[in-house]
Amino acid sequence: MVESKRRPLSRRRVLEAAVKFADREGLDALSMRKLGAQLGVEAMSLYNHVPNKDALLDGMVEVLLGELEVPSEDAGWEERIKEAYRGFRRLARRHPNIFPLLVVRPPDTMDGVWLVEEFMKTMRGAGFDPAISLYAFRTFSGYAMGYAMAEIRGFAMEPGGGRDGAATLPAEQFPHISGLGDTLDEVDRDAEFEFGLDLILAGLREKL
Amino acid sequence: MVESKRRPLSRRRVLEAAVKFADREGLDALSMRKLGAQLGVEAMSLYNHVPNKDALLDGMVEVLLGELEVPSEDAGWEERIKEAYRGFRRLARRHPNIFPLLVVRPPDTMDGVWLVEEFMKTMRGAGFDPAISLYAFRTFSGYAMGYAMAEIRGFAMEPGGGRDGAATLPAEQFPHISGLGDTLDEVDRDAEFEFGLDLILAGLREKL
DNA sequence: ACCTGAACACCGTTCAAGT
DNA sequence: ACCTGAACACCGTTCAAGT
Repeated sequence: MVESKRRPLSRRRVLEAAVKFADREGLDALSMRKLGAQLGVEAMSLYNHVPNKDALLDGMVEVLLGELEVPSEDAGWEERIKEAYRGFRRLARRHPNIFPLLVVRPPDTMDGVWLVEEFMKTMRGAGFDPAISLYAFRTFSGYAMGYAMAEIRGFAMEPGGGRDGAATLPAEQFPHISGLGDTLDEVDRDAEFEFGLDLILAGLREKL
Repeated sequence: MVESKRRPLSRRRVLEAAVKFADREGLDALSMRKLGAQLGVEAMSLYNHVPNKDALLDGMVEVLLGELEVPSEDAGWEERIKEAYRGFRRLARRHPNIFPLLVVRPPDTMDGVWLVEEFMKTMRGAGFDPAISLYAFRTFSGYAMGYAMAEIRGFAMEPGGGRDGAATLPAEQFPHISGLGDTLDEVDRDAEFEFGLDLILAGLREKL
């Protein structure tokens, strides 16, 4: 369990260890003391590389954002946008324990700006004006972030998000939910996510 | 500061005090000990009404969900849907400190089910089939949740979400962001949120 | 039935001291 | 320059004891 190679500590190594730890044990379990132990060092040593725990969490967000891929240049604007947000969702699925940090504490570095620039370039290239491009960016980002969180944690207001599935709901009281039948258990998450992207894209196309 | 009227404690009173406390002081500041003090009682007394802190947080989510309004029956399906999600966003703005709980720990009670039933009824009434209605529900919910969170905390990947605004970005490196100019500082949040809703609705209309 | 005091096992963080 | 040990002010939670 304890990091064997005693390479010297560094901010980078601390952050990566923290990500690995939280991936494995969850965010609640992550403490300065345990992270120190993980690295074969006392908790207090971490403060040489990171000012405090808040900064550690910010650093972890930074690491996650660094994993995001920029979609390839040679694809239509719709496909580029989709690819970018598919990558965002993949990130959430790769780091389900940590991804919520990204929602709750947006990056305080400029790391994410490249992605905005890429999005804007794509939108402008497709012929949208700046204001619509910005709105569209935030619509897509809101959707992708909300969907990814819901997928990780279970939709708020989702039947079955609670302890019981929709199957146990009294049909007289909730006729339209009961009417869903098996649809609810057989949802293809990939298709569902694409459905949302396509809906927004369809709306956007009308604005061209 | 300390609750003056010494009405007997109850689960409800504990939860409401917790919501009030977190609204005022933030979620991080909320501890069983301080909440007890707030109610003029030792921390340990709270355990008579709530099994542990996790359950307390779940209860707070419950309280928030209880504040959601069901949109009026007499309105077109599009307007009803919009009204429902406007209410969701209002909730976020009313409880910015607590709303993130709703994202991170979806309700484990059935409280939210009514909203799903209402949504499904509206969609079915408009002529959509069950599967599309469900997808649409999750698209809207994802969008509204993501947008509301972003609005509260600042968009991840948002220029200006960091310490500096887009104004300070080198124009050569980020031409398309810089090209936004003042647009970025003059965003009308209401209009922006409506834009997203309308985009999704437009896409949905095509499926009818 | 509800509240309390003392206690336990944890936290994050500071600081003087070591190398 | 980096790491440590001891200490401080907090946590959540348990439990035996009080009323």
